[in-house]
Amino acid sequence: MPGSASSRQPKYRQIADELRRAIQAGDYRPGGTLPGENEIMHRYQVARMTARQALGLLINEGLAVARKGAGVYVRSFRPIIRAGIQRLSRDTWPAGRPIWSADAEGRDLSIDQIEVHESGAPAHISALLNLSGDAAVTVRSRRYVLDGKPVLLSRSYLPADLVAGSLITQPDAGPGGTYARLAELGYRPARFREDLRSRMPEPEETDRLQLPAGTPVVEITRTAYTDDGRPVEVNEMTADASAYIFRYDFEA
Amino acid sequence: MPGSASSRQPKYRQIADELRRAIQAGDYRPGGTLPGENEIMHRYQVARMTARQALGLLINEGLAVARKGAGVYVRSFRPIIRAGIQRLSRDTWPAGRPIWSADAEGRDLSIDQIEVHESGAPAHISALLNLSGDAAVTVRSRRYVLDGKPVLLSRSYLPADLVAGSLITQPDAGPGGTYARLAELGYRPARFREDLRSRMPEPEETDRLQLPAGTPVVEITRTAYTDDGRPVEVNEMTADASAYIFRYDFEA
DNA sequence: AAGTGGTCTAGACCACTGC
DNA sequence: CAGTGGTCTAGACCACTTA
Repeated sequence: MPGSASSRQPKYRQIADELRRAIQAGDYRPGGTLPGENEIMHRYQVARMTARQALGLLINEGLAVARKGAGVYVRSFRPIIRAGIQRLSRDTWPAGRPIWSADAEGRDLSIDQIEVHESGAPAHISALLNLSGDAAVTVRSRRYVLDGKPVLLSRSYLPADLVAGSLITQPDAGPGGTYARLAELGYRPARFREDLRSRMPEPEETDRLQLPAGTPVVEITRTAYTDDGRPVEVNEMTADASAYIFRYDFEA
Repeated sequence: MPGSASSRQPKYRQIADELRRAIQAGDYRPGGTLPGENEIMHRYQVARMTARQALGLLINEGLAVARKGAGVYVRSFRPIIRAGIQRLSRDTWPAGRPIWSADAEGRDLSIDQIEVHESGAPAHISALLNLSGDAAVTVRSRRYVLDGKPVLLSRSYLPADLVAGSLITQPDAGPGGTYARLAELGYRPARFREDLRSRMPEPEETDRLQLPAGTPVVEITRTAYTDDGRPVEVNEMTADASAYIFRYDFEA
C-alpha cells in the first residue's frame, strides 16, 4: 500500500477514498477515464475482487460509471431545473405549447412511449381521487427523453366517467393538454399538491430510464383539485434524480 | 438452481429477483430476517461471493439491511411529511414554537450538534446572497434527530454584517427562530425558493446521518428574500431520503 | 487481438452478535 | 461459542470494446 500509514479502514475503502479525493480535486475530469481494475491491482497490490469493491463503492455513490469492455469513467451531471409552481400557473397551459417545454431551454426534449388505456384504479390512486374501490380510471402514460436520454416516466390517472368521450382519452390530448380539456369539461384544476420522495429505482425503472448504478429516482405524486376541492387527476412521475433540480417558489 | 428455467441473467440477479419478488409479495415482513449468505449458498448451490452479490443488490436498492454478526433484514420505512410551504407561512413563526415541530406529529424530534460561527462565504453561497467574494457570513448548523435517528443536517448562511449583535449569532436564536429575528432587524423574509436535488450521500453524510447503504439523500437549498427581493438567508439541508416526503401545495 | 469489465469459484481469517 | 456478515486472495472463463 503506497503511502499508506493505513488506519483501521479496509483496503477497498482506502483505495476508494483516495480516488474520491482525486476526483473531487479535479485530477480526473468529468467524462474522463479512471484507473481500471488491472491498474488498481498493480498499483495497490490487491486482488481483483478488492479492486472491484473499491470501484463498486464509487459507482454506487454515483461518482463513476463502468462501461463493459471499455473502462471506468468519472460521471458528469447536467441537471435541468423543473419549476414546480410557475409551470402550472393558469396562463401557461392555454398557450398551446405543452407545459414541459419550460423545463429545458435549448435542449432537445421529446416524448416517447405514449399510451392511453382504461382500467381499474390501484388502491392508493382511488384513495387520492376519492373514488370507490371498483371505479375505473383513464390512464395516460408517457416517457420524456432529453437529448436522447430518458429522464422521466409519467402516469396520469383521471376518473373514467369524468373524461369519457373527450380528447383526454386520446394519445394527443390537443392544445394545452389534459388540463385545458379538463377546464372545458367544467373541472378546471385550481389547486395542486406535489409530494416528492426519493429512493433507489426498481429494476424496471432502471431499465426504462437507462439508469447507471448509484442513481436514485425521485417519485412525484401530483394531485390536481378543482376550485371546490374535488380531485380530478393524479399524476405519478418517476424522474432520473441526476437529471433534475426541483424548484419551488412561494411566499410567506 | 431450483425452479430455474434460467434465462440469460447472471445467477446473482436471478437470486436477487426471487428474493425481491418474495419481499414485495409480503413473504418477508418489514424488519424480519432474510435468508443469509450461508442459507443462499446452500439453497442455490453458489459460492459465498455470489450469494453476497445477490444480497448486495437488494441492499443497494434500499430493500434490505445487513447487520454484522446478526443477519440480513427487510427494511421498513416510516417517512414523515414535510410541508414546504405552510411551514413558512407568516403566522407560523411568531407563534413561539420552532417551525420544524410541524414536521412530525406524535414523534420525538430533537435538535443536535448545534454550532454557530462566522467565516468566509463559499463561492456558491456568496453568489446566492449577492455578496462580494470576500464577505463574511454567519453560519448556523444543526442536526435533527427523529425517534433517536438523525434525519436532517442543516446549515444556514446569513450575511455577517446584517445579523451582527443579534440573537442570530447565538446558538439559541430565541422564540420564532432566525426568521423572527430577521423581521425585527427590518429584513422580514417574504419570499422563498427551495431547490431540491437527490443524490447518493458522501461518506461524511453517511456517517452523520447513520445511513444504511442504498439510501439517497435529498439536498434542499432554500433562499429567503425580503419583500424588495434582497436575499437574506441561504439554508442548505441534507435529508435522509427514506425519512421524508416533501410536500408542496400551491394554486394555478 | 489485446485489454476491459462482468461473473463465478473455493477457499481463508476476522469482528461482531446472540445465546 | 456457534453463527453471522465483512474482508481478501488467486485463480478462471466470458462478453464486450477498441483499434
